[in-house]
Amino acid sequence: MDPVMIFRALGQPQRYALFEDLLQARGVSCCSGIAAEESACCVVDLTARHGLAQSTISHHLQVLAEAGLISVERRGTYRVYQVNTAVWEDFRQHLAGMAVCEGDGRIPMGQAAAE
Amino acid sequence: MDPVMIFRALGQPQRYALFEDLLQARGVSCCSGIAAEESACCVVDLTARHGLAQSTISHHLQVLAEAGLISVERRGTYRVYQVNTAVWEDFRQHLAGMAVCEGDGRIPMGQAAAE
DNA sequence: GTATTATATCGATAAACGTCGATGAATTGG
DNA sequence: CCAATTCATCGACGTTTATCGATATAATAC
Repeated sequence: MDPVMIFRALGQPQRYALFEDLLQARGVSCCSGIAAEESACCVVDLTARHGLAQSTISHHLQVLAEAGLISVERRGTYRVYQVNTAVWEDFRQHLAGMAVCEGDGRIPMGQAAAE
Repeated sequence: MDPVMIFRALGQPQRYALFEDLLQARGVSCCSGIAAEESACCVVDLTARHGLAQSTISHHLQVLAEAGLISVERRGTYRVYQVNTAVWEDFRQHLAGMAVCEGDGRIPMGQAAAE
């Protein structure tokens, strides 16, 4: 899990939109191999919804996949893309640990000016 | 607070390092105008610690500032950079709301295969 | 005032990126 | 085996980016 790669992958409007789409993609796929309960898409879905060439969609998906954010799976002629929830969770956990160190002008917790 | 701009700003190794540095910069500044309890840096600090030209540091700081992640303040000849904790908090809060929609193959909470 | 220091801004350059159309590979259906 | 479909990959193009050195601006110190 490389945080910088994840930041980079989502730091591009179209890729961010693709990722958001995959998060909310329950029951919207045209692909017969994807169940209605799944939040997943094939490339045809994403190409139809985002105004980009199919090759561009594929490229962005690859960047998201290289960052570990999504996974791919073959089903017949389709390829099913899904958010990799484990990595996404790890990433958010990592961010939770990124905070301003104590002592930045405020009183550290639990020792209010006692000294 | 534009999430994509924040992702983009942190999706570059040197900028990510600068931001991390600013988070952990308590008591490390060479700048006399920065108190030891502050987590803040002037450009001289950052230029000394990261192997980049001063102009490059300034440029990266501007990108971080445009994303809202850091704020600048003049103190004498120095310029004091600090993490904007409100924006950073907002951003992490925003991410907390980005989750896979329910129904992605798992049983929704609290109705385990009943029905 | 001049000199010094800190930092922003400018101009240039090489590398990376986003996008497309065209082509190729893999699967399914006749 | 042939046709159709899905999708990745390739090659090209223009744009953006990361970086630097040089210069400009602004505050302080003398």
